[in-house]
Amino acid sequence: MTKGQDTKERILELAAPVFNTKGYAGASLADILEATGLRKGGLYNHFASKEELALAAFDWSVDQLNSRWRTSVAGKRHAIDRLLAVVDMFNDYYSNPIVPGGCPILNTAVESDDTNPLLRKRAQEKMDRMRETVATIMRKGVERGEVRAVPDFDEMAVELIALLEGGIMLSKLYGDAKHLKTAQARARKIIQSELKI
Amino acid sequence: MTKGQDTKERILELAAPVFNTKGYAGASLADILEATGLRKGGLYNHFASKEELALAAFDWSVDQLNSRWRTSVAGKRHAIDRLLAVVDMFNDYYSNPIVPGGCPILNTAVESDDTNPLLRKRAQEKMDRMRETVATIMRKGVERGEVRAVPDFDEMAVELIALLEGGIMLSKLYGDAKHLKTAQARARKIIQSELKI
DNA sequence: AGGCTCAGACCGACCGGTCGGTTAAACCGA
DNA sequence: TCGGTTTAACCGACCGGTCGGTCTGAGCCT
Repeated sequence: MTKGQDTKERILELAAPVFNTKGYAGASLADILEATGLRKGGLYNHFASKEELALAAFDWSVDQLNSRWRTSVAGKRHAIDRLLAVVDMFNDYYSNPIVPGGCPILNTAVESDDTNPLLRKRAQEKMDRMRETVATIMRKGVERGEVRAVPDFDEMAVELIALLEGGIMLSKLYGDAKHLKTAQARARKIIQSELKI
Repeated sequence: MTKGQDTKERILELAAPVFNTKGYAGASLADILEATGLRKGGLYNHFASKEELALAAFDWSVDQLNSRWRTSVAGKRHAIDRLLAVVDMFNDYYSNPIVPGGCPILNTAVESDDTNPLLRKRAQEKMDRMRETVATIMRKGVERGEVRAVPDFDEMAVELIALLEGGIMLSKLYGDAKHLKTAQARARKIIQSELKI
């Protein structure tokens, strides 16, 4: 890794929390410069525009969550355990975040849906992947006889994700983990009562 | 109503959609002026600052939703019908909004939780009221023998709201009502199976 | 190993434009 | 004519972005 690549990585690591807490419109170049310690010229040597930086920072944030997600689920073999591990993962979005500011997909979705097509499309792609990952765990679980078949696994995944993302929103709004915990408990209940054999 | 009060009301009506779609940081004074047709002086005659205007516009948005909510629920006598009417109300946030841009409480909560204490507090208050309204319908339903008792009505309200707000977020992200409908179906299922006598 | 070279990394000054906000004068209906 | 309302001009600060130039360290030649 050259020094340039290293700096680029460092910029993303320091800029991602700024974008995730303040939003794309709310985060100014001055905020990014303060966080990274660079000057404008130094920053623009690595990224062509604020938007390009924001997109890269968003990708970086989601990558961080994905890798933590992957290691967390990796240990579990049974599909039900894997689903419950996903539910537990949502703790991290609030209590132990790699990227402060809550779920980057939620934040980016809410901010960009009426304003920034590029960010919105990126958020759609990440959400697609999240939904697909959850639905795939269920489908493979059915193949292995670990999960009961339901009419539509994609809809089931949407229900769980909507519930948990809503829980994150509420807990961030109040600064209290209890609402997220309530949502998680409901998610576990759905998994136990409708998917467990 | 004096001309001034009338203008103030008109400003709120025209500014609220701008704030709700672009967000507080994303909406500039120029955007507001374009929407209202006023010049800066005309606007600042009625509001002392952008923040004061944003707070008033947020209140206005929530008031609109509350009044529609009230009329929608008013016709129903049975607590279960009232809860189902609340679930149906969420259609309007996406398909038939008075205030374009989705749920103002969701939008404001997500944007302001790390940045704007005043807006955040306001969003908390509105969300408090929403939770309390839902929980009260349930509690009164129990008194009338229309609703089964559950361990915690506040938690039940949080679960339903998290689910539906998450559904709005997903439908707005994809520009497709189906995810909200999925969340609504799950909400109805919970009401029917756990609260209906 | 020592010296030279040069691409890549970074800085600091600067650009035009827009930000939120102020003010005095003009407008206008009661 | 009088008071509330609105306009037009203006403010300093900050916005995202550009650019010329300096610094530095890895690679190469001897």
